[in-house]
Amino acid sequence: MAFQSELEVFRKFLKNQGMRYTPEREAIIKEIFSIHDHFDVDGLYISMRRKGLRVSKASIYRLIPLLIEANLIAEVFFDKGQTYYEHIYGHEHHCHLRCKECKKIEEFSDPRLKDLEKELSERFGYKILTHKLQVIGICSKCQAKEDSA
Amino acid sequence: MAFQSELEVFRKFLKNQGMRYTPEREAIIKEIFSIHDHFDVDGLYISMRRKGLRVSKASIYRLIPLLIEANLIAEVFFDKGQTYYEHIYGHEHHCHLRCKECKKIEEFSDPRLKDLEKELSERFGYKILTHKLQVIGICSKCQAKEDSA
DNA sequence: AGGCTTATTGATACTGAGTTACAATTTCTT
DNA sequence: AAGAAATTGTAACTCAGTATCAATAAGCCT
Ligand SMILES: [Zn+2]
Ligand SMILES: [Zn+2]
Ligand SMILES: [Zn+2]
Ligand SMILES: [Zn+2]
Repeated sequence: MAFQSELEVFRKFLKNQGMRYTPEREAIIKEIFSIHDHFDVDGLYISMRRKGLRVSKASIYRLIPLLIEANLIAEVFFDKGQTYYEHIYGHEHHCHLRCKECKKIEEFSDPRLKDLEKELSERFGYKILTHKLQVIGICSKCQAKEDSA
Repeated sequence: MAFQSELEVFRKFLKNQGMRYTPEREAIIKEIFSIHDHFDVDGLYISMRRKGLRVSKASIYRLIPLLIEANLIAEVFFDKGQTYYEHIYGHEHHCHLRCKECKKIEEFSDPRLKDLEKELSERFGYKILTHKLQVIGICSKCQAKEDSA
């Protein structure tokens, strides 16, 4: 099966659900898939406005659950009232190492988590869908700052 | 060193910080440590009211960051606008397997996560503080429901 | 024990993310 | 081209969490 673009995948998803493909949805998806980083609704809205793309925040809020349902994006973490997302379509699954002080993020993946998923599935009888591992620490720069303080 | 109760630990923490030990704080902590499960602010508040313990929600909200700072409790997850916490003082660190449908939670721990922490520490130069692993799946009961649907 | 300083409390007002209601508009099917 | 139904933007709303502030109380010092 040939690789399908995010837009194609989403069009099919919408059709399946009896939902409609609109210019607003297209604009938001294009914007999301042009940002190759973690993003939040407010940042997305602001960057769209700056480009003259006028969609309401309500439409963004309404679209996000659909993109999650369609496995195009996923929630990565929630910090201080902000929910952050990232693309997952076409990306290897990965986890996040975050600096508690400066909020810097490192991404990593580890095959042991797949093994663990398998074991949990057998042990508890769950069908495993995904996992989210956040490791929290202090980066080298922030450690240096702390030591000199 | 002998085992110290949560209250003792917290009294020392407060003293260290030049803060005061009040009946309200004591009541909240006792309530929290009598609940051996994940809890949220609203549930805590309601169960205290039912027992005739009158403290304001503001005091609960103000206390929680202190208990986290003192390593007595930790945030476990955030779901649909609710933040859930659990005791960590005197408990082994563990992670959570959650059913997406019915929200049931299984706890588990795995020594491989400690190894992973160590490797990440070396690879990225971080001082690792903790990790939070959430595995999301569908429990056997909910799988059965889905199949028959 | 009494007095003083300063932290804490509860009430209330506020903030900000996310949701909802609804009339106007647009998509999609036939 | 017409009509049913979904989607849009606006504005009102919800609700967790925070900030303000006057009244109160903890802890320290004598
Ligand atoms: Zn840092
Ligand atoms: Zn990421
Ligand atoms: Zn279930
Ligand atoms: Zn737990």
